[in-house]
Amino acid sequence: MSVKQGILALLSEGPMYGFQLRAEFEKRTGGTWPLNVGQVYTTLSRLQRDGLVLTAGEPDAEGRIAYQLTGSGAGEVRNWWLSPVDSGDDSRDELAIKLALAVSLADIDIKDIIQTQRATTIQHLQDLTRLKKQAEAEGDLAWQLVVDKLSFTAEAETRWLDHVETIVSNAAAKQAAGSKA
Amino acid sequence: MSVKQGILALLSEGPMYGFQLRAEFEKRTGGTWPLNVGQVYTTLSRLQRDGLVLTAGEPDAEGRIAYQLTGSGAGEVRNWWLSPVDSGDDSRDELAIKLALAVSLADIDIKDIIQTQRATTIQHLQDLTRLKKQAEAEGDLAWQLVVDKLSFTAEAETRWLDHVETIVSNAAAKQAAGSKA
DNA sequence: CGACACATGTAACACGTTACATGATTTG
DNA sequence: CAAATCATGTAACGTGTTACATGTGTCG
Repeated sequence: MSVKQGILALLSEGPMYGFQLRAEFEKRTGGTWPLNVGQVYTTLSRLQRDGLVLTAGEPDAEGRIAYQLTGSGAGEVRNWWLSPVDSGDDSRDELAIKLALAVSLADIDIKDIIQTQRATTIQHLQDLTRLKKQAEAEGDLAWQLVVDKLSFTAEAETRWLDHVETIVSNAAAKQAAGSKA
Repeated sequence: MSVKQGILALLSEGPMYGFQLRAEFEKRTGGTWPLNVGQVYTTLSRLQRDGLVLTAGEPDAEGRIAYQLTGSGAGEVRNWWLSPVDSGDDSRDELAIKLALAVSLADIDIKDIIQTQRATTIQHLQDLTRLKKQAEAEGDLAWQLVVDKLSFTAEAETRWLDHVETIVSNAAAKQAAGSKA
């Protein structure tokens, strides 16, 4: 969804061609998520099929083909800006599912999983901290925002992992007490 | 990815048939993400195609068809438990992209977007708090973990939104001062 | 010349997801 | 009997993603 919407949003500034769209998308989102050029073209052709964009005239002297929004395309963009992103009903959270399943399976060592996961997440967090400094030094606002979002999320993830560890320990203790009684 | 892995994980406890897999998946992940039965079958057939599962004998008297893990299937499961989920290089974060693009576009009112988004996220957070109580009351550990994860994430999101608001204001102020000087 | 960046595009695949078709069994 | 639940499955679509083919222009 984000690539599609991103391309539409960029085109709302004026016609652009494929390579340009990739460059702008990457630059304006801090380059955190590299975008395969091929995907720009697949996405553009799907958008054209759906009547959201169309080619803006003939290819120029260098063979570039500019695309522009149609009326419905512009509507889509307007709508995207107006409506909130519902991160919640988004896709399934793999880590949550993994640990939820883990607690339901007998032969799985949850503490191990949590430990491994925490190490990865903390490593990730440190990498992000480094990137954040770089983004600030370069004054790249977009990049900074993206990195901060990822940091906040990673932080929340580590806190959740600690939380899960506590809860699971308590549950185990309670169960032990129960079986004793 | 999570549905696929989830089904494999469930099958590591023993053979199961489609309906059962759906029921177990939903129960053990707190029922937060309803799973269309059709998807279980599509996923199973893809897993069978890839040699990760196979049918365990003939359909029983009620017409149920049990599936079980193959060797590679079991390997996949083992691997899933051993390797951490890399939430970071996961999919693109739509909200981050949206706001990163928003700051780069002239005719977009970022404060408006943030306000709308915050309202939605906070609403979401309140719904989760209600669910959390319910999960605790019912003693459903899995559900509780999932809800907590979503809460932590939503909380981080609101904090990030505040953060973005501050940063953007500062950047705007700095720019104004710059143009004055 | 040869390497590299620019530029467009297609084919193919993965995963998620839903709508639909089909039939058996249970239950009000 | 009619409706609901259990149960299996297929067809089709949406988005993301990559690998590949192809050609132009530039620069050391």
